[in-house]
Amino acid sequence: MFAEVIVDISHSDVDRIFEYSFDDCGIVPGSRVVVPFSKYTVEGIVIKVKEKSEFPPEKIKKIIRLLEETPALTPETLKLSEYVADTCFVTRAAALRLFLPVEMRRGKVKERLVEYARLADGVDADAVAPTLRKTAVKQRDLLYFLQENGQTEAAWLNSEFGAGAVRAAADKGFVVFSEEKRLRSPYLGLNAENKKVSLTAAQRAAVESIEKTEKQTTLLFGVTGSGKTEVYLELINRAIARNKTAIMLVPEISLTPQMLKQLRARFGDSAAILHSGLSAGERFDEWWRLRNGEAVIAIGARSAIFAPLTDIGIIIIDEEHDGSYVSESSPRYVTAEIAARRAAHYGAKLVLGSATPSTESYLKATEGEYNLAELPERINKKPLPDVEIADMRAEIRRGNNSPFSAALKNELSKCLESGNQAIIFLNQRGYSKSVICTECGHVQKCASCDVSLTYHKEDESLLCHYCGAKYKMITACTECGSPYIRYGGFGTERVVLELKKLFPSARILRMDRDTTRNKEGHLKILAEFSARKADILVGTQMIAKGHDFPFVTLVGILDADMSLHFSDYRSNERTFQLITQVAGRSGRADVAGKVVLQTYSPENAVLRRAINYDYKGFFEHEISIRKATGFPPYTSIVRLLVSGEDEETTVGVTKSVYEDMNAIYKQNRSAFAFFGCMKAPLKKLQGKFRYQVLMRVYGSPDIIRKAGKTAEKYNSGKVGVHIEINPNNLV
DNA sequence: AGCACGCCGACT
DNA sequence: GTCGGCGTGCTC
Repeated sequence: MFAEVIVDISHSDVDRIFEYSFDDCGIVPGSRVVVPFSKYTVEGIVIKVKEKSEFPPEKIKKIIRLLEETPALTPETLKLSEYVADTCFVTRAAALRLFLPVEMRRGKVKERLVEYARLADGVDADAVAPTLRKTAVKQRDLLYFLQENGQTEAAWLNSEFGAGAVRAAADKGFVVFSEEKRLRSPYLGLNAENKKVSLTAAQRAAVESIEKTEKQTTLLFGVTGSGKTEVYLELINRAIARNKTAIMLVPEISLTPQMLKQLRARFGDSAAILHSGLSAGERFDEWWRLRNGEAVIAIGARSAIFAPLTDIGIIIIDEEHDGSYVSESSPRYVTAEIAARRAAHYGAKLVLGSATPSTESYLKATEGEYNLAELPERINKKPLPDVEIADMRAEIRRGNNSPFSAALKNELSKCLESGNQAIIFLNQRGYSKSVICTECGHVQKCASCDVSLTYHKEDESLLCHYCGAKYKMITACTECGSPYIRYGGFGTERVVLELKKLFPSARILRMDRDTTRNKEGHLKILAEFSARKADILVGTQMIAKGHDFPFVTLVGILDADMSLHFSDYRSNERTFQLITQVAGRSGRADVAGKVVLQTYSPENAVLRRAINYDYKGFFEHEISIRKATGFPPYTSIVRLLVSGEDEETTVGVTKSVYEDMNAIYKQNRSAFAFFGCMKAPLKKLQGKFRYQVLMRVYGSPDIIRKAGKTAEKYNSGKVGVHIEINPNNLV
């Protein structure tokens, strides 16, 4: 027999099928195998098995061995990997890797062994106990415990009776140990009680709508606090009742345990979690629990869409508009597209849930491609918080140079006085966004990127937020030597300090990438704030999403318009989403919420609609602009990014790329809304110069494919050429 | 990816 | 004279 194998080497030179012979009948498509390759051995995945080979027989080598009895991939995921490779412009090997836990490759993870203790054979606690010293109470208890309960986990005994007692009993030969393998399962302790929730009429209607529609995909459009989660849980419940499996995606790692808690409460061990925050062993074991059917619900961030499930009944993408669903690094897959393909294969339903759907999704819903289900009201008909706009231009005219408007200060003191909590949001970590010399105007910049450095007061450093480079904070201008330095812009660190000045007795927590760096940083801060151990939470993006703080009655948005002025077609959409999400944190319990939104453009139409929660009005306006100007979803943005350390050769390669694409453009001008070649907005990043050929094309997969080929043609070690389709941000 | 083959500069 | 720089090619 012969097998077509993709070797686990992601390189365009070997991005093709290699044929091997074998006689092990356990080898099927999807099996992982070890094969000889050139002068060494590599792992590979069998994609096809056949009787005959066209390849010269004398050159064919034999498969060395089969790695696991259970094929790692199923026919469905095998086919999907081909689709990923084609549409994401990556090698088949790179596409296949998405479907495997990284720990699985090269046999990195071992099974976990757990140590158990029991009474040694023939030991009777009643007989032995009197021989112990009178003071050895712990040992006596231990012996009786083991007699009663039999074999017990040693770690637990150590904590219960003390490691010394366990050791002593073992030394005397009364207790013996044995090891057994056991799967690691994260958060198993997180068993919240299973509250019996009854759905509201609106939630029931949404569930029915999703199940009854003949359309595969439903957009679940529900305002913040409308109880989308209960709808998801009910849908999953119904799917597993039909013996189907489910995938539930959430945008951020920090949100996963929260959702998992609810899923565990409802579905116990049949839910498995997949995300990057788990240890290697945990991830490996959770993956296998799904693969062998022990767990039937996969929950996690975007990569969980590749969960090794079969017979999928429902796929849910919560907060579908969230940017984290489009992968930033290669392979740049679009999660919803993968989900749609998997759902189609199994005839499953796909649910996209959001309070602020992406314009792409809402357009599809209005055009009838998606079914639309709505949850228009918050649970218990709680009103949405009242939003007040603070005009920061007027504040400056009044001589207020602090980051807080008079209105926000006023609301903050009212909030603190009444013993409630407040959230302050701004999208800039650190102390100040830039450091500027007041004498010569010189701005401190990163040596390898074309960006200003952010001052972090905590460790007196200057950080590049693009490449992560760290410099010592300066005491004098590096250009002119002047000691007079001005800080440009406010970051979370500075806001906390300013708040402490204003409200010396307030307890303040800060949540941003700097304070959440260690493993469970998010959870710790969120738990502290939830437990009312702090009065004010200052944070970036990451505080905006889905957290439920019942005692928050005030939300301050410091730089509402910052994201409006990015040179990105999605900046309006992002701003609207962000404001709605952050505002949604306010007033969720029995107290009405309040939001103060600070801006330099109070008349801005996007902000106006956001404060009135007018999603539909925003959508109508936005989509008409997109249509008129030829932006997504009416076109696809295709960028060929050329980057290299040597500027001259980078420009040279850019020219070649441009000329190749220009030939295509000239042939078919009407397919393009835009075609051009320029420096990238961030013209230097991590020591590499960046140029780009930028296009907006009307639904022409052919042109996109040719662009992909062009990227591959000119991509080399010296100068990288990479294709991006609708990139998240065009830096 | 990794390793061999191959064609030009500075050394025991 | 050789040792070794890394450009180019190959892997069922």
